[in-house]
Amino acid sequence: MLLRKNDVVAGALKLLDAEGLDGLTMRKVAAVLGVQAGALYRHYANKKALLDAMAEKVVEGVGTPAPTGPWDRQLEILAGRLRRCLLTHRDGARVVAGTFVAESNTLASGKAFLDALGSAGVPPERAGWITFALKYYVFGHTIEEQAQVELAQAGQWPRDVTVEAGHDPAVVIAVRSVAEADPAARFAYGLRLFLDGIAANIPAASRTAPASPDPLTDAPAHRTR
Amino acid sequence: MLLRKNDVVAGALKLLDAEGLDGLTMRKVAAVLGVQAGALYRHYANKKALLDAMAEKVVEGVGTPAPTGPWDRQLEILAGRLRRCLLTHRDGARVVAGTFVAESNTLASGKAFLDALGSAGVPPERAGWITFALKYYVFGHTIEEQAQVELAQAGQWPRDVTVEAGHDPAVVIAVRSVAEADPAARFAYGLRLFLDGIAANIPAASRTAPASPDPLTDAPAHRTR
DNA sequence: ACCTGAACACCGTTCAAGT
DNA sequence: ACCTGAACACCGTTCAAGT
Repeated sequence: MLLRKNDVVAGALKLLDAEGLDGLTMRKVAAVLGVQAGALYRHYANKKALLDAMAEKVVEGVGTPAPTGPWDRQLEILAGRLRRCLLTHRDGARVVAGTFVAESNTLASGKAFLDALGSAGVPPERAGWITFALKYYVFGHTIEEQAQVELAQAGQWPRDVTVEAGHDPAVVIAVRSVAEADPAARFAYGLRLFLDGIAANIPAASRTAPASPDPLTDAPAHRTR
Repeated sequence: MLLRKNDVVAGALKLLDAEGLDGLTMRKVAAVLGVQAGALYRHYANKKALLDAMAEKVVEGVGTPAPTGPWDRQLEILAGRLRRCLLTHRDGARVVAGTFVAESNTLASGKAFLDALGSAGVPPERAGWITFALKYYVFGHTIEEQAQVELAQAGQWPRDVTVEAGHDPAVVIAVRSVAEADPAARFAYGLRLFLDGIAANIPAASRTAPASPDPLTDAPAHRTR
């Protein structure tokens, strides 16, 4: 039976869930598909291209349907969707973070973030910066969230931070607060800080009334709430 | 001449600068040191342990000397130092982000972030969350900053986003604004958003007067300086 | 104690040859 | 057009044997 690109990506994601990113080899992907390793190169030029296709598949559904509500609520929804999509597959965050795809799902996701910021009155140049900054946070958080799962499965988590931290109380408490927290709550908390920071740099007018000079471009920032 | 651990790390970092993380192999590290690959395992149990030691070396000097000034200025200094250290070696950000070290330089860096937040009245549990969130941003930004350098050297940057973005104007402008910006300015901008978000959740009192109820926790805030 | 030399069990990728 | 079978040039890691 002939292989299609979709079959290859599906088989690769199945293997990813079973063995993790470090166990994802072209030979094993081929084995999952009942084929020799060389055959994969008829469909993807190399492993990197296959990983790009996997990443594009993983972020399906981040950008659509378009979120509604206030701009910050929209960003919460989008960031939350991105995290959930990354969590759907083992090492999903590492897979997507390691690629720079410009395919439809990835672009739709990016556009949704930009639109939300646009609705807040942020000009496209600054919206680009902010969108990337937001994604750094989402990826960083989710990569670490999944790393803890991997370490826990290997019996290496939680680590004895009390000893490792050199008995410095503040460091011990801080590391423990991260290790023991509900990941969703911690994710929401950090995201909220970021959104508050954006809000502090948006003229209040942009949410309720016509525009005023915009601190995001030139002038000094002023608090809006 | 006998090898010491420091020699191995120094040779590995030299090779990292020459070939990048993907070209960093135990065999090549050994070659740099004029030794056979197996000899390295007398000093580090495996490649991961060597990478941990490299990461620990890279972040030397982030936490010390202790930064001074207002809490947010301290965090700017620390985040800036971390970025500069990561930029010192090719793929430095990827190397450090891929490790979870609990050695002295790494701990000192973490403690400096926690102290800065503590001086703003943030309790250690929340300071831990915030410190991790800040580091996600710094690593995400710097990994991408270095990725652009790598792509540029390979002649694959800047990519033709105009075509790739499917001609959506907002996406094109946003991606271009990121690609063409001064990385240091973009870094400072996103960091400032984050710091403003923290400030928005700290009682104003914590910076000028005695405590008032603290939205960061259930309990009242405590001034620490 | 530290290193060599050689091996083991893998990788990603290529490519003539088959169907 | 798609796949096999075999090869090439590598990996990380181990370990008896040397010094």
